[in-house]
Amino acid sequence: MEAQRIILHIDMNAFFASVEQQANPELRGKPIAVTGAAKRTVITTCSYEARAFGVKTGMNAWEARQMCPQLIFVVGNNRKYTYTSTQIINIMREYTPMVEVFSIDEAFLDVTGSLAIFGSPERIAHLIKARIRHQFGLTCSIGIAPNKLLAKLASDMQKPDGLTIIPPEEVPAIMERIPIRDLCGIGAKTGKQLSALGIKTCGELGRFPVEILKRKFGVVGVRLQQMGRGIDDAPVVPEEEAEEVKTVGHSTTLDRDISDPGEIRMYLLQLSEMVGRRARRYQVAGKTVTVTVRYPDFTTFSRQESHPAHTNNSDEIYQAALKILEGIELEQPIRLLGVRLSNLRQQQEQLPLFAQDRKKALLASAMDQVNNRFGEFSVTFGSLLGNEGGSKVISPAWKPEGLRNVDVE
DNA sequence: TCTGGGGTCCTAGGACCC
DNA sequence: TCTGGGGTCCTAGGACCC
Repeated sequence: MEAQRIILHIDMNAFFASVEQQANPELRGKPIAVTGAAKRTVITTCSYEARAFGVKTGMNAWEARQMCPQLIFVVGNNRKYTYTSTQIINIMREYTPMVEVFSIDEAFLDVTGSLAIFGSPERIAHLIKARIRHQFGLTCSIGIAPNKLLAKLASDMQKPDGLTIIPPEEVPAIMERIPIRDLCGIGAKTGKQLSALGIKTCGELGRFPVEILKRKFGVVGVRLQQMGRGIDDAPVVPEEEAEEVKTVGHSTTLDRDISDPGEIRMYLLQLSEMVGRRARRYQVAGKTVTVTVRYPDFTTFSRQESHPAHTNNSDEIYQAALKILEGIELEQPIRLLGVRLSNLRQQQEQLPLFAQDRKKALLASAMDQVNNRFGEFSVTFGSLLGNEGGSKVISPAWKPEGLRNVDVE
């Protein structure tokens, strides 16, 4: 029998928008939307005041303005968000070393071992909430449950500024009424397939014959049934135990669709340079280069090529990407272009001593973690062109609500 | 003044080797 | 002397997450 764990999921409320409202009092209490700087951008986060008008993450500016004419648009500033995120994670680490940073505004904490010091999990949650509120003026929603799946479910139940507990003994009763789509891991497609089987709630999913689920979903079928029952054995993985990054890539939706080969090559060069720079910073090198293309009609595809030798040299990445691109017979102008490096390995063997130091540094601060994962998106795209370019904004929550594309079946 | 960008994991078919 | 079969790598695409 496995020991009972106590997991917290902490989800910052409207994170980017709230940070902006804190930084600028004039924005407080008003409907605001954080977007990227590029021409073709979408809303990455909006304030609760904006949500009241129906404004949602993923909408383009035009759509959002239709719903809320007085909406205030703010171009996102990633440095600000990663800085705040880093400090918030450091607060969490004062209550347990078992902190898994799930995204820039979400984290899982395993507080099982912290209860002897801090008391109940509710107390830990209240302490963290109070710290975040006092230091940053920000609110968060916290879920407390026996595993990550349920903790995440719980944190979603009350927003903003919520605290929801799912005690182990209440799991079956709660799962009975939860819609399957509320679970992290069941998206639009899987949800649709499950409802076609007559499954709407987690309770129904948990009772469904596993053989049928296996036949339809493969290995995932077994996992789905467990999810329906609220079972999840996945551990909270702190940074120092996390696996190395597996791919490094950049892509960009261009300000306008382009066909000119010279112009396409120029963007490909920029993207290759950005990928190479980041791979070198991570001290990884890859064997496989992937080029992604999106046409104006949103048809998206990729072509990849592997090489015998690993590289993180920008020019070699570019040459590989160019060769792939030249093998593609373009049928339309290009809307989006992407370059990705995969099949990575650590490029430079680090001395054990140095590795130890690095480990210590990682434990001491969350800075590396947040920066490594989210901190470099402020790279100015277009630097090689000499224009100011639009910096990319990381999305804390990209959940397209209304599917605009009609499924052709 | 239509629809971003960063990832992970899984599948399925084919090449190739033993 | 009649199509074995496992393992690994590669490619392309898709689902899902933030």
